[in-house]
Amino acid sequence: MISPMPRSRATGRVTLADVARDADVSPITVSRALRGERAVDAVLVARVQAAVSKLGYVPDPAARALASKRSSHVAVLIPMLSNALFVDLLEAAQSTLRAAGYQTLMAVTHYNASEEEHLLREQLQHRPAGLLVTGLERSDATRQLIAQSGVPCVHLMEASGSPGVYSVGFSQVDASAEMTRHLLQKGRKRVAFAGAQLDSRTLQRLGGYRQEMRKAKLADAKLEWLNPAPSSLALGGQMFEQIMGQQPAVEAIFFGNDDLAQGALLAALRLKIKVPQHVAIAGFNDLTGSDQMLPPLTTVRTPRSEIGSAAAGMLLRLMRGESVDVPGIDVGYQLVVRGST
Amino acid sequence: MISPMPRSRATGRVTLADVARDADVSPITVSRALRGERAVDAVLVARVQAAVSKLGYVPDPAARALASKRSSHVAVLIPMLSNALFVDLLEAAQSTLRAAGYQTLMAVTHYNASEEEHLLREQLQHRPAGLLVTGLERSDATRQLIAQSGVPCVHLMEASGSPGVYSVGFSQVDASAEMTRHLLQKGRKRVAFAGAQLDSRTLQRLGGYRQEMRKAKLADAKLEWLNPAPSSLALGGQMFEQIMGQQPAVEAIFFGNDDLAQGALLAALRLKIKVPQHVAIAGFNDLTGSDQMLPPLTTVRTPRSEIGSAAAGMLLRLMRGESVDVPGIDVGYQLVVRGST
DNA sequence: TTGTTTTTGGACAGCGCTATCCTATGCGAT
DNA sequence: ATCGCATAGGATAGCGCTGTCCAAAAACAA
Repeated sequence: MISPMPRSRATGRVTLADVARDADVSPITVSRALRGERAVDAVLVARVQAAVSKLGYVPDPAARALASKRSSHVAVLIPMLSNALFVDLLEAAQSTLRAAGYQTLMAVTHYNASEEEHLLREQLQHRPAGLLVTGLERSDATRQLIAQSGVPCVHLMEASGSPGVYSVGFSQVDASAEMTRHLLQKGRKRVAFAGAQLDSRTLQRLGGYRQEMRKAKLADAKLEWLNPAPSSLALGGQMFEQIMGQQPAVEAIFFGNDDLAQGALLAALRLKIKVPQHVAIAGFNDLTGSDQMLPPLTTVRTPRSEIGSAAAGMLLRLMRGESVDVPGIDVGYQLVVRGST
Repeated sequence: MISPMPRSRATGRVTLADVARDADVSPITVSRALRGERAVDAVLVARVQAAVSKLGYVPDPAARALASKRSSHVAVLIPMLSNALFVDLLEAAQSTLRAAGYQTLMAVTHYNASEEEHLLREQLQHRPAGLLVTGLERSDATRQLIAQSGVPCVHLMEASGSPGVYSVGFSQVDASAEMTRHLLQKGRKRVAFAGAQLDSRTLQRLGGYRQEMRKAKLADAKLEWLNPAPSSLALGGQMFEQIMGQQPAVEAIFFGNDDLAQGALLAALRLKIKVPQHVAIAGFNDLTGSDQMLPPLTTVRTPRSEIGSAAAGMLLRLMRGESVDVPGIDVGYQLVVRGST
């Protein structure tokens, strides 16, 4: 019995050659027709496409990568999965990339510059077609690795000024400044800032806060509370207790991330400290649950999903070699005022 | 000028052949020495390893995949990233796999059987070396795809009984039954169960609850509250209000996931319903923040990270063709009694 | 007509690795 | 010695695709 469909001998997998035979063209023509590389006669393209769907042909990514020295992988470097922020980013980017036929290779840097460099080196050995990294701050070695690799790269979460640097995000400084102004406008004078993790974004938020406090002539180093430990509900509670213990006159606390602020709100309930009457509390990022708190948390909504998909979209253009007119997309942010202030 | 290190002409990449030349053996010997395939003389292995580190050789995964018809990728299918449970699973599995030289390809099924099938089909085209899937329940088509592909597969989060099915998890039914017994032992008679998402694990938890309620002769269909919407803090609050409105005599509510229970605790604060005095509340999974709630949430701690790494470890053995003596690992669970009951 | 440029199909030669077969050597059993 | 039989190195031939060059045809200009 003769097989009704031509198959490559060994594997049973349908190959380019099978399609070529069926469409009565050369393999290279099939390759070109499928990739849209160079011009191929419309009639031949149609024949090829018919053969492809008839045989159920699927290109082999490994063969493709070997021959072209470019894989269909995109490496995504994010600092941490325990922060919902990055999970949202990852999911949005991943779904956009997948729709375009790219596979996402996720790597977690744990906010560690040398781990980032190591992971990047590892990922680059797989010849990724593109790179998505979080933030703009990284070691010189890492920066150089990216540049030398020639792999298109888009930076997430921050709006870049530098030319030649592609980024999608918003101004952490502006957002933080706006929140600080909001607290000041509510008549609070002793406004504290509490940040954890102390990554570059948290420090920028601190910068925005400082800027407004100085403008209002209310700046005071004793109002800045910084803790390098990872951001978490428990830490937020701890920091809140500490601040209220050492600075009982504080009128508002601006937390650098919502999980800290949520922890603070729970601690306030525990300590029977009235929010916002006694002290106003604000967060950043509008994470899940912030609207459910008691009182609901005032925060800055940051469009993570939008950033993820926009960055993936920009990367797709870069990977295709298309030009990107605006290298830095600013997606903005939104002050969300709720009961806690 | 002559390059001090032999390199393959075109790419500048150090290849197997370069290593072979340097170590004065044939390429195939290098390949075997590096993979530990077949026996290679210890002296040659040493020479090869010296050459590898001298030249900084890194195998090309694409070439490897093409020649061997097996990639270094592991596909991980999880239902949703918005549930911290799966993020923990993913991170643990990913770090174990990465350490062994495998890349993780994550795919999100959104609890949708046909999406799962589609994603799996897509992933299998990349010839993954292994497969990690969540739960045991899936469509026949998906099950068949897995079986036919011949790709080793480990199931996460549930302890399997079936032979030939590899899994790492625990008994959802037992854990749920134990929590129900705990609530009954606290003297509560009208114990409600509230579940969302209604995936297979939630339904098993419902099963465990029912079993104990029947044993105690307290079963009552009106005490079961099921909502197919995704689990979230907001939904938990809603369900709590609904239950308290329609069943004011309820003495305890066992929520199928911690985020629901957390939302319920917040709603109770809002409604000034005393927990646990008026109604006891329990959750499942011991997610972040459950210990921070007011009162702290009684829940079942499920060892997600342990499941992720154990499953990855088992998969590694399967991918290497080693035997796995115990196909189903039960990592257990732990009842965590806190203030809410 | 001739010459020049553009367009489009195909032949060919790998990309860097491994599966498969083959050969040489060493060892114990007959 | 002679025959296996196990052990270990190597030659060869691809895996399935694409980059590069070449040639034929078509389009255009002089």
